[in-house]
Amino acid sequence: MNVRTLCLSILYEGEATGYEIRRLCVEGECSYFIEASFGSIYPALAKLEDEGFVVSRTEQQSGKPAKKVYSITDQGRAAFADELAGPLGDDMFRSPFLLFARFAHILPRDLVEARANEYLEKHIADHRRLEEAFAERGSNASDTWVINYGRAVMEVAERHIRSHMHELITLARAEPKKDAAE
Amino acid sequence: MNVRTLCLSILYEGEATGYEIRRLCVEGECSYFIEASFGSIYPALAKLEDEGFVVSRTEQQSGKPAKKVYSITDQGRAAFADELAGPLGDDMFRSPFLLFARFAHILPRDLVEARANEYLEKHIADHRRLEEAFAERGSNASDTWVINYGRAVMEVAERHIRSHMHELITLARAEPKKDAAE
DNA sequence: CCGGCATATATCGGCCCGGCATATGCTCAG
DNA sequence: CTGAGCATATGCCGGGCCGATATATGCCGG
Repeated sequence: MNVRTLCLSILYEGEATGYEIRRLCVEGECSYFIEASFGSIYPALAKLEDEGFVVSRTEQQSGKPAKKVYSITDQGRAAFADELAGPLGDDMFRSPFLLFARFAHILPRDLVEARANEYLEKHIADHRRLEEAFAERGSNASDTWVINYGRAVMEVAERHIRSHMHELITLARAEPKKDAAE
Repeated sequence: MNVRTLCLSILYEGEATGYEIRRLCVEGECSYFIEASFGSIYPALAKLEDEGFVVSRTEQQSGKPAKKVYSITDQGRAAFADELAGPLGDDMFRSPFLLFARFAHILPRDLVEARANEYLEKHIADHRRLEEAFAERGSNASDTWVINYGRAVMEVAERHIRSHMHELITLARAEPKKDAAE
C-alpha cells in the first residue's frame, strides 16, 4: 500500500494540503495502521498531479507560508477504486520492544522495568486516542467498523501488558551490572 | 530496529546462514513482529563481518551451493546488548486491509466479502502458527512471554473479525456494478 | 524430460523514512 | 524587548530496506 494510494484515500473525503495529510496520518483516527512522512507525501502528491489524479490551488495566507491545497479528480477517484480492487498486500507489525523482551534474561532488571513501563504508557495513550475518536463519531459506518477493530485489539494488548509485565521484569538479571553506567 | 540488530539477535542463540536467518524471520515464532528480506540481510551480514561482530566459515555441500555459516563474536554480543540498552523505536502496524475496509461503502459487495474472507483466513493461519510454537515450547521463558503476548492479541483479532465481518459486508454497495467486469 | 521448487548467495532499482534546510510569524519566558 | 522555541508549510537528500532478478544446482512429480 504505497503513499500514492494513501494520499488519494484522504483526498477522497475532502481537499487537503501535504502538511494536513501528514497530520492526519500521525494524529488521525487511522494513525494506528497508516503512516507516512513528508519525504514521501510531497513527491507522491507532485507525481499524482502530473498524472492528473489530483489538482492543486495555491492559497496565500497572511503570516503563514502559502499553502498548496490538493483535491482529487474523477480520474483520481477511479484510480483509487481500481487500486482497492487489486491485490491488497499483507498487514505488517514490527515491534522493537518484543525483540527486546525476548532477551530480558540477559538485561538488567532496571532497564527491563523502565522499557516495559514506557511500552505500557504508549499503549494507554494510543488506546485512549482511539476511544476518543470513537466517542466523537464524526465518521461513517465503515470508519466506525475500523475503529472498533482497533479498539478491540488495543484493549486486549493493554490489559495483557498491564497484567503480565511483572513476569517479564522477574525474568531480567537481578544485579544491574554496575560497571561504567552513565 | 535495523536488520543488523535483527541478525545479531538470531546469531546470539546460535550460528546460521543468511538464508536460515531469512527463514526464521518469515516462518519462525517471531515472524509476527519481525521481518527482513535477502536484500537487507546479506549486506548487513557482510558489514557486520567487516566490523568484527560476526565471523563466517564456508561449508561445502554436495548437491547444494556452498553455504556461509555466520557466528557471533564476543564483540558482537556486547554490541547487541548495547543496542538493546539504547532507545528502542516505536512499534508499527500497517494494514492495507483496514484502509480498504474504510471504503467498503463505495466498493462492490462481492469484493468486500472476498477480501474479508481472505483476511480472516490469514489471521487464522498466523494464529495457528503461533499456537503451534507455543505447544512446541523449545524456547526459554522470555520467548514464551513474547509468544503469549502474540497469542492474546491474535486470538482477539481473529474472533473480532469472525464475528463482525458480516457488518462490514453489509455496508458494501449491493449492486456489483456489472460494467466491464474482469 | 521439463517445469517447478528448495537451497544458497548476491545485486539493483526504487520506495520510503528521518533529518535537514528554508521561510515566517506567533507566544511566552527572561 | 528580545530571542528561543514552536506551529505552519514545502521540499530535498542520504541511507535503509523490500522485492525482483540473476546464478547455480539437484530433486521430485507430472
